[in-house]
Amino acid sequence: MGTLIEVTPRPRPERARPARDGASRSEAKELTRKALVRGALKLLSRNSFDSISLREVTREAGVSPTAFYRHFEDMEELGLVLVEESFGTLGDMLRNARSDPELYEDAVARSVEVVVRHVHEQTAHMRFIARERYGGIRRLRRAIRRELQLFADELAVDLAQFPFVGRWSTEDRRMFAGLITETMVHMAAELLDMSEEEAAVYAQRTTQQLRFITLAVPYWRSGADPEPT
Amino acid sequence: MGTLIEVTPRPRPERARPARDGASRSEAKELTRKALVRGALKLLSRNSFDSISLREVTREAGVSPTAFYRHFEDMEELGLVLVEESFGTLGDMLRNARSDPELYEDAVARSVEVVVRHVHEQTAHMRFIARERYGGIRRLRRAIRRELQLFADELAVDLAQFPFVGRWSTEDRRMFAGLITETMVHMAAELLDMSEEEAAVYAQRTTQQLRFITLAVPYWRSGADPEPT
DNA sequence: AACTTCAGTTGACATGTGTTCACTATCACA
DNA sequence: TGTGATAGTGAACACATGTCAACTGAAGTT
Repeated sequence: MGTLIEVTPRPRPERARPARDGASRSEAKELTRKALVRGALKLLSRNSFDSISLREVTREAGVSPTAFYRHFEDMEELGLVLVEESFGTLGDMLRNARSDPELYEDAVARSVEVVVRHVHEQTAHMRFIARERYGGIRRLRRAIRRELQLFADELAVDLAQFPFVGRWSTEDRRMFAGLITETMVHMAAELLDMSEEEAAVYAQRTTQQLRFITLAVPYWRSGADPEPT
Repeated sequence: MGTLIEVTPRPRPERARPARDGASRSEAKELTRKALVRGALKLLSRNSFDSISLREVTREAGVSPTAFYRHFEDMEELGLVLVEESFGTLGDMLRNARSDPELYEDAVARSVEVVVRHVHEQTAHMRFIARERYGGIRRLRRAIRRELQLFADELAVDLAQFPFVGRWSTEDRRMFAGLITETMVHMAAELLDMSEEEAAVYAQRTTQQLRFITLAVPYWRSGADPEPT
């Protein structure tokens, strides 16, 4: 037990570098990229995007701060990736819903159910979108608005197959689709802070609201017609 | 001009302390308190609440960082004051709107007009609410939700005076009022990022959506009735 | 086997943060 | 007139941040 104990051996530094055994270079890179994105997402369930730091994200991902720059220019770039990813899973969900066997005769109840389930399964993504939709970063807001617009427009097209709506103008269909989309998005956002039971009640209420809206369909006459006669 | 030039005279330190001439102690205090709130509000038009710092706020208010603690325990406390203030001006606006001579025969167009004007006049407050409604601070979210709930409930009561609605259950009226409130709030939030012309178009669209909704009123039969017969 | 590429590292920097502390000058009251 | 309360100050703290520069070592290429 004298001087100079174990200078050279050094048991093992064992870098924080995650296990990348048997992974090619680019696969390994993709792995830590994913870790960064997932780390950010985790932090985002407690804080809003412009209050989380680059260093926090890298810490969460188990990687040194400077490694971040190998994957993203900016935190903003990471944010845009998250928007894309969030709407990706949402899109998948909707596509599945459409190809599902129609378990309910009621399209409204079915759609609400799909959104509710999605909020349960992709809570972090949905929270991110709800937060940043009107959040502090311009480009994120724009990106989110754009994606929601796409959904609404797609819905507007689909609505044409319903009675009466088929004969409406495109503009009227968009107006209608916008109303439905917003009601859904609003429900999703509200669900995020609710307990299981509260959520069930709220979903029920939203279903009623949507049913209510549909009652108006047969009676709508476009106001876009400028003729006052 | 040798050594020791003007040691004692010292033209004037002239502290950053704002002009408080002829103001009583408590009036002066109230003044800097207001400066802090206004400073925060200004910063909040660019960033979300949990990304602005105490020091930024005091800098904006022209006051030293430590002065903050003479007025608020916390940044969170400041945030809650802002929520209160925001809904205060909104409430005033709505009350005025109700006592206004009815310039339009159409209640829907009138209401939309009122909200649009309010967004113009109180942009900062509205932006704050839109941001923090689903933002990173729990207590702010709760406070905002509570205030919106109050508005919706108040509206639910008022709606009883309309044909048909008077005979609905309270629950149905709330469902209806919630739909209207959310459509309005959503419009307000969207207007914030728009140009003058875009805003006009969007307001027009929202008016149509609300008109659409009202078409359903005569045909609504409550689903709250659990009897399937 | 030697060479290049590059995802990751450490260390350092200038700057910003919330909060504590001891202080000062004025208002308000005795 | 003197005395206490208090809204404000500045300096200092321990720590966190984004980013730069120089490096290391394994994977891929020749």
